[in-house]
Amino acid sequence: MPELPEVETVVRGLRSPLIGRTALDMICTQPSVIRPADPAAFRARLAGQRFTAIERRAKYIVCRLSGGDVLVVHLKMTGRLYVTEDAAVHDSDRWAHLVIQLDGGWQLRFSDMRRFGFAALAADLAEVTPSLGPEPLSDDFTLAGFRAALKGRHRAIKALLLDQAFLAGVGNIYADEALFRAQIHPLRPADRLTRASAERLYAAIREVLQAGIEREGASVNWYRKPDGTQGSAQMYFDAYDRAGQPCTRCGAPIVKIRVAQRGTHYCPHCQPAPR
DNA sequence: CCAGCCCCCTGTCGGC
DNA sequence: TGCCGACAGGGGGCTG
Repeated sequence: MPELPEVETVVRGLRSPLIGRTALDMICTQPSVIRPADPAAFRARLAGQRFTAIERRAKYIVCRLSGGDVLVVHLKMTGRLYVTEDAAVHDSDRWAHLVIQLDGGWQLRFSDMRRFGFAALAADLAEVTPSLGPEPLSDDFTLAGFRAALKGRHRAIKALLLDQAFLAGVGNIYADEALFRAQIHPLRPADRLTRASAERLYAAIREVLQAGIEREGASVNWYRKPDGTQGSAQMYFDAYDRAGQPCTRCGAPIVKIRVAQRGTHYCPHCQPAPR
C-alpha cells in the first residue's frame, strides 16, 4: 500500500541513520526478495560500499552507494525498510528477509510479510524499473503535459492514474482521493475529461500527494514510518475505504466498485457517472 | 490501445 | 470453535 507519500516518508526517515554508513555484510533468508537472487553474489558486490544518498523515484527507494551501484527497494504491499541497532533479527521481526550489517553495530533490514517487494543491487535505477511517467510533484509534470497525455486515451481515468508509465507514484488510495477532490467519476474515459475537469484533477493529484507527505503517509494495514510509528493521512480520507459512510461534501453514502481490479471508492452524487 | 484475468503471498475476516 | 473461501493489492505478464 505504500504509495508516493509513504515511500517519500520512508526515504526522508532513512537519510539520517543510513547515509555515511558502510555495508559490511549481508544475510538473506529468502533469495526470492533480492535481485540478483543469488545471496553470495549480492553479498560480495555490496560489501564495502557506503551509502552516499537516498532518493525516491515513483514508489522506488533508491540508495546510492560509494562503489557506483544503487540499492533499489520496492515495498509493494507489506514491505518495510528500516535501520535498527537491535541485533536479534528474527526475535523482533520474523519477516526480515534481508539484513544488511552496517558499521557501528547497526542493521538495515528489508522486511516483507507478503514477499511481493524486493531489493535489487544494480548499476543504475533504469536497470530495475520499467518505463515510468513523470513525477507528479516535480516541475516536469505540467498541466499542458497532463492534458496532452490524456488525449486519445479511452481508458477509465482511474485505471490511467494507476498506470505507472502514465504517472509515477500514484496508487489506489491517492487515485481515489484525487478523483474525489476533483469531483470526477473513476470510470470516466480519460479523453472525455473536460478542460476544467482535467485542470481540477491535475491540481487535486498534487494536493492529495503533498498533503499525504505532510501527514507522513497513510498507515493502512501494514505501512509504518521507518521509526515504527504511524502516519496520519488515513485520518483524512474522503473516499478511500469509506464505503457506506457519508460523503464529507454532501452526505451521500460513499460507494465501492471495482475498477482495473482495484477497490474503488467514490461519491455517486459529487462524482456523477459518465453518460 | 485496452479490458480482463492470472500470479506472486499471507494475514484477516465473514459465513457456516 | 474451527474450517474454508474471499479479499486486500502493486505490478508484471499474457490473452483476446
